[in-house]
Amino acid sequence: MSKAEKTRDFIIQKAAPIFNMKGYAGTSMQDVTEATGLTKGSIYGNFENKDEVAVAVYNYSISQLNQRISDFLADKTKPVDRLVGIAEYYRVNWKKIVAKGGCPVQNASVEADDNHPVLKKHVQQSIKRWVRSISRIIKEGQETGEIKNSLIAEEYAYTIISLLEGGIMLSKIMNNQKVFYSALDRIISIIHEEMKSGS
Amino acid sequence: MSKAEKTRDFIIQKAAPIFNMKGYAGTSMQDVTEATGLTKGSIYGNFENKDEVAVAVYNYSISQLNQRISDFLADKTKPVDRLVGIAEYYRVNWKKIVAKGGCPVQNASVEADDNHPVLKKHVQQSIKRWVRSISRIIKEGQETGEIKNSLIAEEYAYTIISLLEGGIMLSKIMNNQKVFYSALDRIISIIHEEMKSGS
DNA sequence: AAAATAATATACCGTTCGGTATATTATCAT
DNA sequence: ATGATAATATACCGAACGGTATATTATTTT
Repeated sequence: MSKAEKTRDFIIQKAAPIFNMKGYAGTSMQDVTEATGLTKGSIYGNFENKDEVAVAVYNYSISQLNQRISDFLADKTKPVDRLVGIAEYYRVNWKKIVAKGGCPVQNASVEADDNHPVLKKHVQQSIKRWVRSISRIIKEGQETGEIKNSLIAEEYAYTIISLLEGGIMLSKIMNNQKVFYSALDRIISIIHEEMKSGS
Repeated sequence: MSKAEKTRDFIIQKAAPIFNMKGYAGTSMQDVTEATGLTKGSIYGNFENKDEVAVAVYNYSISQLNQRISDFLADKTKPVDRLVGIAEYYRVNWKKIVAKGGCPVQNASVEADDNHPVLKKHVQQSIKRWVRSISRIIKEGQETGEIKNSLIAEEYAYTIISLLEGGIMLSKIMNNQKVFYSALDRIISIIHEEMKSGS
């Protein structure tokens, strides 16, 4: 790992929470220099422009999130437990998520949608992967007979994410943990009362 | 209505879709002058600063949305029909909502949360009013016996809004109407299969 | 250790930002 | 119609913006 690669990673790590809190348009390159203690020359020696920083930061934030969830689910093998585990991850980490500016998918999604086609593509890809990973768990459960065969995996994946994201948005702006927990309870009840075989 | 008041309203109307699409930080005062055909002198003669424009624009967007939903529900009297009607309003207007940059509550919420305390206050108020109006319909249904007495009105109001907002976010970024309709179907099934008395 | 190269700092560019003082024009009361 | 006043246009401010050319410093290769 060369010096520049290390610096690049360092910049991404320091810039990530800033972009997530202040948004793309709201974050200046000076914000990045101040957060890293580096100079513009150094930043622009490692990134072409602000866009490239934003995209790198987004992908980093997503990979971090994936890693954390993956770790949280590591000891859970049964599909239903893994699905419930996703909700539980968010329950345990609500405070941290709020403190870091909320869900990066949501933040980037809302801002990039009409404004930043490049970032938008990355957001779309990350959501596709997210949907696929949840769908895979559901399909696995269907194969083992744990989950009803009749239901469409992708549809349920989207519903779970909708509840997560809507819940994060509302609970964050209202500073109300209960609202989020209620959304999580809804997800879990969908899993237990609707998805599980024989329910 | 004085000339200035008319101009002020005109500015708000022209600026509203811009702020909703590009966000607060992403919208410049020059954007506003270009959209209105007016000059900076005129804008700043009617508004103290950019913040005041943003807040006025947000409140205008919300009042517009409230009016439209209220009109849509005008012929519906029964609480259950009114609740379902909210979802149906969004179903009918999905395309328009997307074309206008999505839900102003969501856009302002995500951006203002960590950055603009003044706008944040207004977003919070508008959500409170939204929750209250849905809760009132639920409570009315509980009084008439149409809706189960056991359920907590406010909790269900938040769940409905979570599904709406999460669905808007996902369907907009993925350019996928089905995802949103699926969220709306979920809302309606909660009303019919879970909230309605005797279900 | 010295030379070559890679990485970072310095100092600056033109542009756009939010905002304002003032001149000009339109409106309104008399 | 005219004088007073309200509203809009013009022209500009300093600061912050994204970005860059170049000098300086680390690092690496020999």
